[in-house]
Formats: sequence, structure tokens, C-alpha cells
Amino acid sequence: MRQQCYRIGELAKRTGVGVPTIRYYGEIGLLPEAGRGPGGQRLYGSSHLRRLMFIRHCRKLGFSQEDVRALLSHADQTNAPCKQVDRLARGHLTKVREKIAALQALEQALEDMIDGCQGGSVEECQIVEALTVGE
Amino acid sequence: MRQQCYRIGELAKRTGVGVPTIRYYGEIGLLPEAGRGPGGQRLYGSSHLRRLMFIRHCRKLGFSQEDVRALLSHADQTNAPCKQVDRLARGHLTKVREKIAALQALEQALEDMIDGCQGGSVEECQIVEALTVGE
DNA sequence: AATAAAACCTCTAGTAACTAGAGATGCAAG
DNA sequence: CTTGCATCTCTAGTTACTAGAGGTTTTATT
Repeated sequence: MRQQCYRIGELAKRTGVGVPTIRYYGEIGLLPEAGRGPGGQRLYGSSHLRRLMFIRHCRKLGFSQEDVRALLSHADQTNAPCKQVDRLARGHLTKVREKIAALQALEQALEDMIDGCQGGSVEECQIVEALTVGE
Repeated sequence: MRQQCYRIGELAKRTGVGVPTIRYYGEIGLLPEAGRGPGGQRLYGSSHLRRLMFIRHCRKLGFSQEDVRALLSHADQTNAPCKQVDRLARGHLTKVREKIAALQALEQALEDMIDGCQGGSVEECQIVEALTVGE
């Protein structure tokens, strides 16, 4: 019944996750360890493929490894209510929004700083001045 | 002429940079190494104070260590034109804007995903579905 | 069957920018 | 003289991988 068997390179091609990264995921237990062929190569099944896809989608959305681990364990419990998943996703969204806000403040500060610079020498540069004095 | 002498804790208090971080900056050469007192404690002067302030302002604005290093070396050449400084600042601003854009795309994707979820069990959760299938 | 190339293996170390901890010493006050 | 804080050095941990060395296995070609 184990008709589908992917070697690591095949799995990499199908998921878009790099070969060393797949091995790394195995090491840290994010992906269950693969079986091994006679020569010692890892052999993955379709469950690995699905799980790795899931992981990749999560990582693309910026979820941390820790979050991914939680999402995976929730996703496995098909009968449980999805409240936990929802909470994780919303929590992550909040963090993303906070990061955006922080970066926008940064953007503003940088713009102000750059606008103050009229060219000339470093001595009279408003950017250097701003960095020295702070605001 | 070395009237001003700060111990590392004093410098930390005045700059808002943590004690281990100051030691770390010394190690990596971002801050010149301090003189040492009889018992081996680091002793910093006012030039260290200024430099560390500069570094802190840079880091608060999200400049990388590499950028800070460059900014510092430019800031030291008071007669040179400030074009390089300007270029560094603008380059950094661009990177910040790119990061904001990427995060906003992420925000949208997360919102879409979360909006699809109607509650219920994990089996029918659109978030889990989206993470499994992608998009 | 021999050989060459691609894919795979393990292990170590490096990235950015610190942070945390262990265990030893110095320094000022009561 | 002892208590306690500040400091010292050194090592290792964080996040999420990535790069490289040096060796084996599998696959393809001759």
C-alpha cells in the first residue's frame, strides 16, 4: 500500500521547499522522519507531501515555526472546533499589523531625516546631525 | 585630559543600550574598545558616549549593523560630501517601504483567509483548508 | 561492465544581532 | 569584615535556515 514514494529531491520539486530545508524540518520534528531506502536515502509518502505543503503555505504567510507546529497539531484534530486555529490566525494578523505600523513610523522618521538634508559636507549634513543628536 | 570616565553601567544608563550589548559592540568593533581600570573594568570616555548614541539612533531606525558601520565611517569624515550618507539613508528607506508593501500583501492574504472561516470543526475550517491547499 | 554525473548522505559552521546564564572577581558601604 | 551590587570572562541559545566539506549511492551513458 505504499505505492507513492518520493525521494527528497522529488519532494523538493513538488513543494518548492529546498532539499536542505526538508532535512532540517525532519531534524526539528516539524515533518515526521522519512523511511529509508536500502542505501540510506529518505523516502517520503503522500502524507509527507501534504504536510510539507501545509508548512510551506504557513511559512509564506509569515507564521513562525512555533505557530506552524500549533497549526499542524490543530489541523490534525479534524473533529475539534476550529476556534484555536482562528485564534492563531488572528493573533498573527495582529502581529503583522503591528509590524506594519512600526515600519510606517520608521518610514516617516526616515523621510523627515532625509528631507532635512540639503547636500553639502558631512559637517552640515542634517542626516548625520539627526543620527548624532536623535530627533 | 580624561576627566570624563564612565563605567559600563553608567554608559548603559546614559544611552539606553544594555550592558551586554555594549560589550558585544566592543567585541565586534562597532564601538572602540574601552580603556581598563586597575581591576579590569572597562572605562569609557565621552567619545564613546557620542558614538554609542549615534549607534543607538541608527539601530532604532532599523539600520543594519553593516549600514551603521558605513554611516559611522562617513560621519567621521566631516569634510567629505554627504552624498554617501544620503544614499545609505535613501537605500534603507526603500528597503523599509518594500517591507511594508510585503507585509500589507500578507495582511490582505490573512484577512481573506480568516474571513472565510465560519466557525465549526477543523474539518470544515476554511483556514485549515486554505493552508492545506494554498490560496 | 566501466565510468561519469547527479543525487544523496552526515557533519560542522555560519548568518543577524543580540540575550541569557554560569561562575569568578572588584568595589563601596555598614 | 561581610554583604551585595557591579563587573569580568566564557559558553551557549535564539530564528529559520543556508553553505560547504567530504563521502556514498543511484542512475545514465558509453
